[in-house]
Amino acid sequence: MKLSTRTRYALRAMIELARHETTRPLQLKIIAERQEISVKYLEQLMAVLKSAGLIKSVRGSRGGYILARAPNQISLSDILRCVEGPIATVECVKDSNHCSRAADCAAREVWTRVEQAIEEVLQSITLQEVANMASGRNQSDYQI
Amino acid sequence: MKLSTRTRYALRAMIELARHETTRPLQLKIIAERQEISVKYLEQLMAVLKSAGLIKSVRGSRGGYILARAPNQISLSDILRCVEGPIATVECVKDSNHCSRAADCAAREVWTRVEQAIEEVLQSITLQEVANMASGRNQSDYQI
DNA sequence: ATAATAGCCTACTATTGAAGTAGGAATAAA
DNA sequence: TTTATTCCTACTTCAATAGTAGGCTATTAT
Repeated sequence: MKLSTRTRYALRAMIELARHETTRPLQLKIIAERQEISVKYLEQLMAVLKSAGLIKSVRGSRGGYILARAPNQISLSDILRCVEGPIATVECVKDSNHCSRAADCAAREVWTRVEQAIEEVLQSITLQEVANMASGRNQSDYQI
Repeated sequence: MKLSTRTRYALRAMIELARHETTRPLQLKIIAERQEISVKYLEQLMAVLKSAGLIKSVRGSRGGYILARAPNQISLSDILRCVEGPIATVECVKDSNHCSRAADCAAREVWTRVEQAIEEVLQSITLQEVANMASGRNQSDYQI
């Protein structure tokens, strides 16, 4: 029940992008530096976020990344789902014909309920809110 | 974000115990058989459940396990916490002085919220409810 | 043009934790 | 005393996470 660094890093990278409200893309290198994440590792995560349609990239010199949608149009659930995979607490919640035991079915019902509850929370929180949460820093910090 | 078999097995074992409403203990062997869990593996899980005070054991011949409390006094949270460890979505939620970055603190705040939401759901569901959920089986099934 | 800057792609490695196995000691009932 | 059961500890296997590495490709600045 612990989140992987993938997810944590991804969120932190997204927060950086959300706070970088300019028309110019933000370089991976900078994100990695600020968040103390391995550049090469973050590269891979950004690829996932990109293919999920959450961010866009600009190649070449002065390139970088920008959010594909407004921060208030991106939920925690969006981020989690693409990096962490489906929020399946248990296999059989997705695979219907998985269990053959009565007690297990009770379990299945429970996990489904739990999963839905988690999903609801994650969907209710937007990147916008997150970015505004701890506002110890303002955007002008990183005018290049 | 996927639950381990530890947790799933533990819940299933607890369901068995909850349904076995007699004064007599239920043998691990039987639980393992019904739930198709490795006896040796389940042994270890039961040890954890026991040291967490959720179940009691009776040693020796005709021994076995019984719930330490009434099923309606045991929550999913109780079971999860002892088998899966704390429901800490992220390390720094527990360790206060862990992050030194602003964006990270925003993340921390989010994960705390998510964690609390999950915790609420888990606490709201009792073993009693779970045991009654899929009632394809009744207790008399296993009168020895 | 060319150099520099950045993202893109793919493969490899190390570490960790989950999942399961194994064997025997301790305990209690028959 | 035999049998049934929990208890304890150590080992093994497997898969996923986390991270490293190196070269390729696209774009901008000079």
